[in-house]
This record gives sequence, C-alpha cells and structure tokens, in this order.
Amino acid sequence: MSSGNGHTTMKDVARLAGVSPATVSLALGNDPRVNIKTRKLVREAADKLRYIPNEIGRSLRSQKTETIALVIPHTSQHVFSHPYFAKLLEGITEVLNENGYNLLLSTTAEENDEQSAYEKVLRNRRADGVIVSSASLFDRNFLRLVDSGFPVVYLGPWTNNDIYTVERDDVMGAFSATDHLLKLGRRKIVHFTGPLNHQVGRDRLEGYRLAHQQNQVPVNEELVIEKDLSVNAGYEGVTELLDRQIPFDALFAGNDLMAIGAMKQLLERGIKVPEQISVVGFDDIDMASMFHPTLTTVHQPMKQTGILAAQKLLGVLNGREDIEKKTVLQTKLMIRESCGG
Amino acid sequence: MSSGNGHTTMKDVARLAGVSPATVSLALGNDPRVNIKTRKLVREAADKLRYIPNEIGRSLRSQKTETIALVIPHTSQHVFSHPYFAKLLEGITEVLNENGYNLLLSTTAEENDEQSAYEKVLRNRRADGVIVSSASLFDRNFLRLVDSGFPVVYLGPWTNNDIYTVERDDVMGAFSATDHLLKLGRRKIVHFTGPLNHQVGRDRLEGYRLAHQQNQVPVNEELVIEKDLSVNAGYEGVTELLDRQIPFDALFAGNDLMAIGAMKQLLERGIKVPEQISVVGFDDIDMASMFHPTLTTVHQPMKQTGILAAQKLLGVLNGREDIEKKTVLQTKLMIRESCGG
DNA sequence: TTAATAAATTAAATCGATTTAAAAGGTGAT
DNA sequence: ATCACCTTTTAAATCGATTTAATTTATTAA
Repeated sequence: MSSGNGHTTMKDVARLAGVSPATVSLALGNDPRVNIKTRKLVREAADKLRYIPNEIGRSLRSQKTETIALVIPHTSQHVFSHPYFAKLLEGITEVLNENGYNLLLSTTAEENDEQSAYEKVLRNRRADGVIVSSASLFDRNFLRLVDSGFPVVYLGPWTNNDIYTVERDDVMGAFSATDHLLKLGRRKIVHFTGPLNHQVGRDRLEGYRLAHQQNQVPVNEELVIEKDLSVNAGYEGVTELLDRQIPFDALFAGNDLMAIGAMKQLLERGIKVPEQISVVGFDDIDMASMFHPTLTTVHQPMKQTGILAAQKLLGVLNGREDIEKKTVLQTKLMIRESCGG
Repeated sequence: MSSGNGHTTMKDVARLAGVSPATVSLALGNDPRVNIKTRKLVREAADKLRYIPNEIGRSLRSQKTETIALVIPHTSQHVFSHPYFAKLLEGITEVLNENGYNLLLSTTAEENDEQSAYEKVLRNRRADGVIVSSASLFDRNFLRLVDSGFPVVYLGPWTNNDIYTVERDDVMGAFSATDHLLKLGRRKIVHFTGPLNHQVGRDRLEGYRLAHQQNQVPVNEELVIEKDLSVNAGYEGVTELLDRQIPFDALFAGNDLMAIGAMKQLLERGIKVPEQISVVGFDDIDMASMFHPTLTTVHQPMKQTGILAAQKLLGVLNGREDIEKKTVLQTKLMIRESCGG
C-alpha cells in the first residue's frame, strides 16, 4: 500500500490512479489544467489510500510551515500557571484552528544567546511567524529577531511604529483603578507593581501616579513596592507592610494574583476588606469573582488579545497590506465588593 | 551571503570553506572520516555565516522532527484554563527543553474524523510522537491512532497493557477523600462527578462507592450528580440541591474548581463550611489554599505527570527497551479547613 | 489529410539536508 | 615504479512534495 517506510505517499496515489506524481499534485490542488475526469480519478485514489500529504515535504518546497510559534522568553515557566496565559492560548488556538495553522510553543529557560527561543525557532524555519509574549525590555535577542524581518506580533507596548503589536492601555487601566480608590476617599494607597524591567509594570505605575496627580494627592513613595506577579508576592507584601507598621487604607495590586495573596494575608491578620482596606486588582481572572469579598479589578480582554494577535500575524503572513501596526485594547474597571463604597 | 531567498544554507558554507556540501554535513556532524583540519575549517565558515541548519530539510531526510505534540482532543478549549493543564505543560516543556525538542500544541474543536487532531498532526508527520491528554472513552480516532503504531503516551487509565500511560490512582484518591468524610461522621455525602464518559469520572465515583462500602454506609444515589468540571458546575450543583431541598452534610467534588464554585454558593446562602457542610476537592490547585476556609483536597502531582509523560515518550522515541508501559502516580489527601474535624 | 493550435500530461528541477558508494589522494612495501 | 591499502573527499541518490517547461494527445481549420 505504500512505497517506503509504511506511509502513503504521492507516488502511491499516482501509481494507483495510473498517472504521474505531477498530475496528482495538480489534481489534488484542483488545478484547471488537469482534466476534470482525471481530477476525480486521482481524488478517488487518494481517498482509497487515505492519503495525507506529508507536510514536511510540502514545507520544504513551499518554504511555508503553516505553523506559528508562541514564544515565551526565558521564563520560570510559571507563566503557564497564570490565567492570562490560558486565555491568551484559547484565543490564539481558536484562530489558528479556523485557519488550519499549527501552534508551536516555545520557551527558553536561559537567556543564552545561541539557544534563545528566538534563534531556535525562527532561524530553524519551523514556523512562519511568531507571537512574542511581552519580553523584558532591551532583550537583544528579541531586537535581533525584529531586525531580521521575520514576521512578529509583539504582545505589549512598543515605543515606535516598527513592529506589529497588540497592547493594552495599561496606564489608563491603572488610572481608573487608582482614581476609583481616591474617589472613595482612600488616601494611603499601596501599589504592588510587577517587575519594573517590564513595560507593563512601568505603565501601571504611571497610571497610579497620574490618578494621584489629577486628584491632587501626593504619592507616598514608601507605598510603591516592586514585587513579582504571584500570589505569594501579594501575601508577603502585606506581611511586610504590617510588620513594618506602615499605615495604608487601600491596595492597588499589579495583578489579581497579588491581590488574592494580599487579601489572604489581610484576612489572616483579621483586617477587614473592604471596611479597613480597599483592594483592587488587575486582569479580572475567573477566580476574581469567586473570592469573598469579590475582587474589584481592571478587566483586560485576555482571550481577545490572543485572537487579535493571531489574526494580525496571519494577515501579515498572507501579505495583506491593510494591517495596522498597533492595536490598543481598552480595559474596564469591574467594581465588585473588595473596595467598598 | 546566501544562495536563494536570503538564508544561509549548507551550500553557502561549502562554498566559503571550499569543500562540498557533503563534507560540510559530515564535518558539522563531527564525523571522524573528515580530516580534523577540514572539520575546523568548516566549523569556522559556518560560524562566520551564522549558519543554522534548516530543520525542515533535515526532517525530510531523517524522517524525524525533534518535535512532540500534545494533543488535546475535541475540546471546548476551556481545558487551558484548568490549572492542571498549566502544570502539565510546565512539566512537559521542562523535559523537552532539556532535550532540545519542540512542542506542538494540538487541539480540535470538532470530532470530525478527517480533521481530528490525531489525523492532522500524526499522519502529517509534523511530530515524532504524541502525548494525548485523557480522551473520552471509545474515541475511534484515538483507537485508530494507537493501532497505527505511532508513538503515544496516554495520560489516564487504560484497561490493557497495549499502550504507554501515565495515570493516577483516582479510585484510591477518591476513596481517601470520601473515607475521610465518613470517618468525620458525615453520612450524606454529595458527589459531583466529572463527565462519566471519561474514565477519570468513573474511577473517582468508584472510589466514592468503595469508601461507603467499606464503612458500611449505603450510597444514596440521589447524591451522585454528574457535572462538568467547572467552577460554574459546582456553583449550580449546590443551587439545585438547595432548591430541591435535598439534605446533605458533605460534598466531595470531582475537582477543586467545582469545590470552589460550590463553596461560593454555600457562602452566599449563608451555609457554613465546614460547620454545616464539609467540602473536599480533587487536584490541589494553587488556589485551594487561598480560599477561606482553605480547601481540603486530594493532591495529584500535576507537573510530575508532565515530566514523566515527556520522559517516557522521549525514551520510546530513542528506542529504549526498559520503559514500563504503565506508570501509576499516587495521590495524597491534603487535610485543610474545609472539612472540619 | 495535414498543419496549426489548444488541452492534458509528465519529466525534471527544486527546496535543504543526509548518507552511501564511488573516486581521489596518500603512504608504505616490494 | 607499481601495487595494495588506508584516508579523505565528493558525486549522486534520497526524503515528499510543488512547479516550470517540455512533451504528448486531442481538436479544429484549411
């Protein structure tokens, strides 16, 4: 039933149909140059043999892989556990499935130049394009990738108009959260920022400052604390604040996980949310509304980000000219119980 | 600097080094047949041109892709949002990265025969092997895949010894949870099962029954309720029980998400956990200990599952003979606050 | 019937690597 | 100088498809 190692190849179909491999290729591609009767003949032979084209062979010739890579730069792998990642993946796979594309998931533990996820996947030609999840600023591997002209969609803010991006208005999101707390009369608002070597963290901090400025409330720098975006960081952040007896009446956490960790510790210390401390998060993960009190948070369209990024990349790959470089998604403050008022 | 479309190919290296492509291939493979001085020469030329072999060409010839696929059968894509998936992915990518393998993520929305994730990825030859996340029983596409002899590691229980599996002792896990509740004196224990067309759901139900049997407590079939494994299912499950005024004093949820949803609804109805109702979950997701009360649950080693599955598959691909067909991971009851006692 | 033209098919090159078998180059013994 | 043998290099086939250019077959016009 097959030629070589046990798989049905085009040659097998050609032999059964009594035509040449070239005809098979054209016929299956429904090329009008092939007689309609021959086309039918070939299709029947292909069906009978359950022929599925070998994508590797096809890729080599066409210089296309019908695959895109999602690159997550040198990470502690915990990203996977972040709900953002799951939703992003949902969106991406939905679009890719609709368009018959495959998804290669690429991570690198080290920042190793040679073996960086960028070098590996891209120059390998294993994917036609990449979606790059927000990298730390000034990663030179990433910059090299951009320079190389390889199709990239970057998830996050980018200063100039060189590359395709899907971003959130983090400044505005953080502004709305902080502004809401200020309007509620809170004046000592702690902000747990995410890592400040990522633009996300910087932008949210900027929004926090902006809200203070507009409400003519000075920022107490002691209340701005850099943390990583984990539950634990939130938990420990509150521990430290309480132990150091720093007074505060609200917390704007860099993301929901931190907010959840913080609320946990506040609860354990017998501090009432929102009566004593108002808490606001960022992301609006599914769990946000499962806690008691339910978490007020800045909603960001995570799945939509994945959808748009994938559509954008496919658009670029298909040579469409009408693709805008920058897509900015708006956030929305979801007011629930954790901030009171 | 390059031959065709802008990428450095082996021919380019050969030209620069003044040797034939064949020599380049052998030299870079460090074949002793090539003179040591030539090898050095070639390596230098390759470095100078920043040559990276085209994996597609290599794959076509070697019939290997250095890629494995994680197949998630016809799913509502919500799987991604389940913490189990994230941890699994962590484990898998860790092993793959160590071994220079790529990961292809493959899902299918439909059960469509032709386009099933199995057909697509496997017969395409885009991956050397697959890890299949627990499928619904009797999926004929899956059975066909197994028959084809394609390297497969299946995540979940399998009746015979035909295929490589990594499984949990779900029966035992569910037993320990239920037994614990019974030992606490609970007699009307609700069980929200997961979908019963999956072996997981069946096994956990079996453990639930077994515990009753051993404790000589009859099972009230009205308390066994089939639900999907979501937060919402747990929430609504409790709503229905309360609305139908079915008395119960404990709940063993098929997973933590359901338990969390259930606790949410109990809280809203003013029913105290664990004083009035004891709750136990299954999985031990990170969030389990963030709730109040903290969730008693059956721990399963999710990341370890990924690690073992990946190691097993790579072992099979490398032709190792000492790989055991079946690996069964043990669970562990984590006693926290939600069940009292 | 033959020439000109159109339609259908196929041989062969190509994509980028690997690998086998053949060729070329060296060395030492006789 | 010749032969045998070993080392090194390379030509050519191969993997499985696509596509161009050439060939074969069919159709129409004269």
